[in-house]
Amino acid sequence: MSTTPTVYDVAERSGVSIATVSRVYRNPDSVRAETRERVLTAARELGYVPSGNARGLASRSTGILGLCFPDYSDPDAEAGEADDEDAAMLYSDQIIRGMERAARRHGYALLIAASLKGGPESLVAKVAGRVDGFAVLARTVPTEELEIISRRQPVVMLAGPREGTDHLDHIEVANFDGQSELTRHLIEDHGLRRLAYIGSAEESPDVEARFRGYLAACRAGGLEVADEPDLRVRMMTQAEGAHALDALFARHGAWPEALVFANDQMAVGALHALAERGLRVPDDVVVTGFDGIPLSRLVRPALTTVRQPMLRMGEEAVELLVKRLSGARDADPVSLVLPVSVARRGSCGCRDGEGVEPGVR
Amino acid sequence: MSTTPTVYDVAERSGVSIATVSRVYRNPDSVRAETRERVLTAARELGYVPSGNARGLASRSTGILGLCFPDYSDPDAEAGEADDEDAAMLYSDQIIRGMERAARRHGYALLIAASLKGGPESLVAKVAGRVDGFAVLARTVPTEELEIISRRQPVVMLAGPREGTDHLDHIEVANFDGQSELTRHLIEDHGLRRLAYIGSAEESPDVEARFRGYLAACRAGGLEVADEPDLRVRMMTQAEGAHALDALFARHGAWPEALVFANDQMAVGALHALAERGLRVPDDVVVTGFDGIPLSRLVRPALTTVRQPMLRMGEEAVELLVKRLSGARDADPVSLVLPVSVARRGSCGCRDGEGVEPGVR
DNA sequence: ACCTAGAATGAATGCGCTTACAAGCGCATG
DNA sequence: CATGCGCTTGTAAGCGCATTCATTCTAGGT
Repeated sequence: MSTTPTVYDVAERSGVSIATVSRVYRNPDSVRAETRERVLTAARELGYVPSGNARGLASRSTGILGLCFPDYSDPDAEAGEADDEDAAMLYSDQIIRGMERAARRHGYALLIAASLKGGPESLVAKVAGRVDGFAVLARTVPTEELEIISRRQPVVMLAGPREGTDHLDHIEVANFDGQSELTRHLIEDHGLRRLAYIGSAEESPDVEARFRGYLAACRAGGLEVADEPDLRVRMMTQAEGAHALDALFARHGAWPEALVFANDQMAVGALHALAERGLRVPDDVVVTGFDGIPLSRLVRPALTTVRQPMLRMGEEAVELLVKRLSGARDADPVSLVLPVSVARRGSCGCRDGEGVEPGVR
Repeated sequence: MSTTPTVYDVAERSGVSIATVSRVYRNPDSVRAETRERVLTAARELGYVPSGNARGLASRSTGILGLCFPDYSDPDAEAGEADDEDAAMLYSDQIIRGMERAARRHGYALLIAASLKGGPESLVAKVAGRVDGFAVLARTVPTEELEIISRRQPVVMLAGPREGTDHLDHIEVANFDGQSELTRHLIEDHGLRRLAYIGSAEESPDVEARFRGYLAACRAGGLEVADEPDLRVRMMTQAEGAHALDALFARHGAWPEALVFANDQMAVGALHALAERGLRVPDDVVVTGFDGIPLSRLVRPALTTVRQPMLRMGEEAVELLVKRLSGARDADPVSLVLPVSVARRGSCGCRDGEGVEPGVR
């Protein structure tokens, strides 16, 4: 419709200069009460809304924190429009929640952007140019690029350990410990000997660390294992998890006693596929995941997995960013390691339910 | 560290004018390939990242869609830091998911901001000034204010019917139909006669519509009911739901056969509280909710409720915004009504589980 | 009444980019 | 050889606000 009103319009209408209008919003106390009211009234009448862009440009800050993540979504799920009801949260959703919560506390808004087919450049550039600082999930964008950006604004990398000399802040979880503890549980407590690990070690440093944890536990338990996963995958999605079964079977011609997946999504996909084949979990084969997404508790049997404090990761990311933004700009890079915990549930043969559900059981 | 590079720096380094640098990013084809490479190289060497603010200011668009919502979070939940594992999605989380998904498809990023104690003005102003268009959950901000803003940018209101003459786009769900169908189910299929409705009709138009649906079904079933809810609440949180039990009991001195809550959060809170009192659901009392948040299926017994297509609401919101942004700016206001479905689960006495869970049961 | 320290306001500038508009260029046309 | 056209690139004028500095106003102080 009509052109959107600006400070100039408000200034004219209230008979002051644009500087005063600006002050009314930025620093109300520096303007005489009477003048202030006059300005606010004019603004209201005009329907004035300050331009965030102009403000940001002039003041060099936006009051926004960002989050970039890769496209985790399951292609299948995308296809089926009816999955509304089944909408379980993914990894990234939890982090969004955590960041949003913490950002709100600090008066920041949150800008979230997931990469699509479009080159990663465009993604980060888009976000980086619009926020005061941001977090990135591993593998969303090359580290070098982040290095460059982090020279001018805080960047924290989620779920990756520091690689050699990078100057980024990192937040990761105890991948090694978690996976090795879970594996130990399978071996010692359930007496399983023939395990198979499914996941790609190159996928991310996290998955790499998990696999090393698995290896360590296997060896500690006296099992002989190869130096690399029994199966590598590309995507770590449900579809891939289901597909993994075929691949495994084709290769070995028999089922191992336990399928140790590098994340929950794949494990859930496998659960599906096993049910279709008429195989019982955990009786015929044990399945475990990693992450502790809510869906892991919804499936039957509930998935034994390693819970990451995903919400907290998001919160810590924001805390870190805020800290950098308020002073500690070039303090040494931080590398946080958050603890994980093994959730022993039905899919490994432990009793189901953990007492956290409300209501009578 | 050093001052962040700008177009000027890139232009100088690559021996072109700033206009050309700009073109390289905005309209690559209009620049000779050789020149383009030169510019991109210089940009890379300098670590140049275009300023979203400046771009937005100059081009009057941001490539960002926004979402504003009120503070839905449960105070209790906030307090207990250990609820990570229990992190169930709330209403707003689902909408975020939907919007993010759709926004990504259209090449937009999503800015999310929840109101805090800070006046609502600041909230909407902050968002409105930074996005091309945005969605608002009901009751986040007064409608008049939105009216004003919607004169210059698309605004869609989620979960509220159009009020008289407002010019906003609306997306709502079939609140009336859903609640009345659920109520009918309790009366006809389960033979219940003494029901109680808990929820505030002023809370929002949605809740108002739900209550009317409840009334209609009660009357159709030959029950006599008062013209207003048996209990009004302020917050619709879990705490409030638990508290509602006391209030109800204090007032009537006895339990009704069924507690019909206006949303899931309260119903879950009630489930907790009933368990603490040693009352069995559904044997001693039936409980129902509304929304169909994932948590509703996690509790024991699973909650009978009315499922809203929350994910889809978010998606539709984005579609509407995008449509407005690409042409149909002053088409007539749209008012979408999305269908709901009743989920009959354990808390009303129907068998639990609905066949949607993967894996063997 | 006169002077002065503050407080309140205005004028002017720049933030980094987009985008008409114009200018320069090589080349086919008449 | 003058003309005109398409393709590239440069020039310059903002976009709407924050902020510095200068200016005016106000309230004490003497």
